[in-house]
Amino acid sequence: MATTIKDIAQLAGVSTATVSKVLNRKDAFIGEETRERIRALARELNYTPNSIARSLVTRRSRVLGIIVPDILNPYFTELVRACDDTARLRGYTTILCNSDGIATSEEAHLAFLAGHGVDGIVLAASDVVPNEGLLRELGIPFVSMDREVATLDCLAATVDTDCRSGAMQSAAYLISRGHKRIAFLSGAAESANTRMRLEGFEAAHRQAGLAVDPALVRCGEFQHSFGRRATLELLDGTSFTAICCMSDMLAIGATVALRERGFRVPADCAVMGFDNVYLAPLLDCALSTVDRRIFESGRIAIEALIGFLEDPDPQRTAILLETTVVARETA
Amino acid sequence: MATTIKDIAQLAGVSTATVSKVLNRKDAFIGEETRERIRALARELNYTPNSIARSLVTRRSRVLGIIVPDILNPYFTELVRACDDTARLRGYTTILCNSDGIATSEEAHLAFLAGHGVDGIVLAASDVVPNEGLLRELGIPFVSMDREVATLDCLAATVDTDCRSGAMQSAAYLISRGHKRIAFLSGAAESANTRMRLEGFEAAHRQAGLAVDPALVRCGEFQHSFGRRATLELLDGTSFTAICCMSDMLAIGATVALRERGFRVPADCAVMGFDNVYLAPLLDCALSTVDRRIFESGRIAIEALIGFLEDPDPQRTAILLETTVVARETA
DNA sequence: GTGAAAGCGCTAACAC
DNA sequence: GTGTTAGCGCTTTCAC
Repeated sequence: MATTIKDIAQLAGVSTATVSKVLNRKDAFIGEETRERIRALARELNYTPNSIARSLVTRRSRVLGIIVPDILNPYFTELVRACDDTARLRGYTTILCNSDGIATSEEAHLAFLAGHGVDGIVLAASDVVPNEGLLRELGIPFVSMDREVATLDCLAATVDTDCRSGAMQSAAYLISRGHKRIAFLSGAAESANTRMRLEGFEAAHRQAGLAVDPALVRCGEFQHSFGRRATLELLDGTSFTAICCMSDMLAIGATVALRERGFRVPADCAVMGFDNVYLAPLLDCALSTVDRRIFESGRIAIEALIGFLEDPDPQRTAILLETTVVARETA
Repeated sequence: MATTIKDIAQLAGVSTATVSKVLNRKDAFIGEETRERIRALARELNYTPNSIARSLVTRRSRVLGIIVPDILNPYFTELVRACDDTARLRGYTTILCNSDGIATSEEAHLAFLAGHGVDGIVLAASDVVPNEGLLRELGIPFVSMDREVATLDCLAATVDTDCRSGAMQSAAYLISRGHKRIAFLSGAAESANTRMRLEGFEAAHRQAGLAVDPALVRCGEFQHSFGRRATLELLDGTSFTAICCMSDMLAIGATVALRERGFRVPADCAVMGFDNVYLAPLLDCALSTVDRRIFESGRIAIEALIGFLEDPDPQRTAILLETTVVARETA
C-alpha cells in the first residue's frame, strides 16, 4: 500500500489539508516547523502523490494525447519524440495513438482520450479531415499540425509547414539541376496537403517556363510502399529524369523501385525527398530532401498547447514553418 | 460538462448504483426495461465513463507503461507499436517513456509511472541494469525484455531473444560465405546482452576452427553513430572482410563509414545486421540481418503482462525467442 | 430488482 | 496558521 497524504497527516499530527498545502507549495501561511516536519515525513515515507485522485478533483490530468497515423513512419517517430520530450519538461505526460490514417479510428481515439481526461490533444498531419462535430462536442483544447481544420473554440493553435513553398523549392532545385521531366509523388489527391504541394510543384515549373505532364503526377499515400508501386507504374509508362517526392518514405520506396529496374540514383534518375527524417543522411545514397524542422515543430506544438491550457485567457496561435532544401547525394 | 452517471440516473429515475451496474454489464438482476432505458439514455447523451474516477475506486487504471531507451531507434519503434496495438485490443492504453539508456532517467520514469497508477510496466531492452530495489518497492507487475533482472515477486514475465544463438547464426553465416576476419560491433561491453552475443560469435568461430581477433571486437552502443565511429577506427587499424553487427542501426552506421572510405558493400566488405527492422529491406543495398521477430515479441510481452494482471493466481512466464538469418544483399 | 451509503486520495473553500 | 467540510465520478457492499 503506497503512503497517502493521510498517513503523513497522522504521523505529523496535522490535518490532510495542511499536508496537501505544504506538498503543493501553497504553504505561505504554514509554520516553518510544521512545513519541515511534513516534508521530512514525505521524503522518509517515499510519498508519491496519487495523480488519479488529484486529477479527479482538479479536473486536470497533465496528460496530453497525440494522434498520429503511424509511429512507424520516421517522420512521426521524430515528431512524437519531440512532443514527448517537450511535454515532460513541462511536467506533462503524453499518450500516443496510431490512427493508421483512418477517420473512424481517429474518432475512437479522440473519444478514448476524452474518457481518459487528457487536458489537450495534438492532431498530427494526416490526409483525413478531423471530425469537427466531435472535436467541438468534446471541447478539449487541441493543436492541429498540417491538418484541414475549422477554427473551433478549442483549437489552441495551428502548426503548419509551408508545404506549397517546400514543394516549390524542391522542384525548383531539381529544375536548376537541369531536369525537365520530373515525376511527382504525394499523398491522397483530395487532401489539402497534396493540393498545396502540387500547386508549389506547378508554380516552380511555371516560373521556369516548363509545363507539368499530368502523366507524371501520382497521388496515393505518403508511405514507402506507395512510392515503390507508383514509381514502378511510372517506369512502365513514360520517361523522366527525376522524382520529386512529398515524403522521405515515398523517396525511399521510389529508390527501391528504381534499383529493381536497374536505374542508378542519381545518375539515371534523381530523387528528392521531403521531411528530412534522421534516416535521410544515413542511407547508402544520402537522400536529398526538404527540411521541415520536425523536432522544432513538435516542440512548438506542445508549447502552444500547454501555453493555451495554462493561460487563463488564452490566445490562439498560428505558426507557419518554413522549409529549406538539403542537397545530399540523390539529387 | 460531460454527462455523468448521475445525469443518467436522474433521467432514468433510478439510482447511480443501478446505472453503474447496467453500464458495467453486472446487470444480471436488473429488469429488462430499466436496463434498456439506461442503455438508450447513455447512448443518447453520448456518455463516456470517466476513467479517472473509475480508477480511483477500482485501483486499476488499465494503463501500461513502456520504458524504452529511445523510440527513434527503429527496433523500439516497432516494439512500441506492437505493444500498443496489442494493449489496445485488450482495452489497455500505454504510456511511453524514453530513458535514453540512463539509469536515473529510467528510475524517474518508474516512479512517475507508479504515481500515475499504471497497472503494469514493460521494461524493454537496455544495457542498464534495472533498479531492483525500486522495482520491488513499487511492486508494480512488469515484464523484462532482454534485461538482466532478478526474479522479483512482481516480475510477470521475461521475454528474451536468444541472442547468443542469434550472434552465432550471424557469424556462422558469414563464415560459410568464406569470411575469416570478421569484425564484431555491439553495445556496452559489460552488459549481459553483449557478453552473450560475443560468446555466440566466438562459438561460431570455434566450430569453424577459426580464432577471433580481439582487435576486431568493438563494444559501445547499439546506435548508428557508434557503428560509424567504430568502423572508421577499425578501418584505420586492421583489415577484415565482414562486419557482424549486433543491431541494424550499427550496421547502417558501419555502412556509412565503409562508403566514406570508398569500400563497396558487399563486394569489399560484407555487413550483417541484427533485429531485422522494417527498414532493413528498404535500404539501397538491402541489409542482410538476423530476424528476432520484433512485432511478435512485443505482442507476447503485453499478453504475458495482461495475463498476469488479470489472472487471480498468476504464473510467471519465461519466453525465449529464436532467431533466423535473413540473407539479403549486404552479406 | 433496486437503492442508500460509504469511500477511493486528494483539493479547496471557508471556518476558527 | 491550521482544521473542517464537502465533494470530484464512480463502484460496491448490504439492506430492503
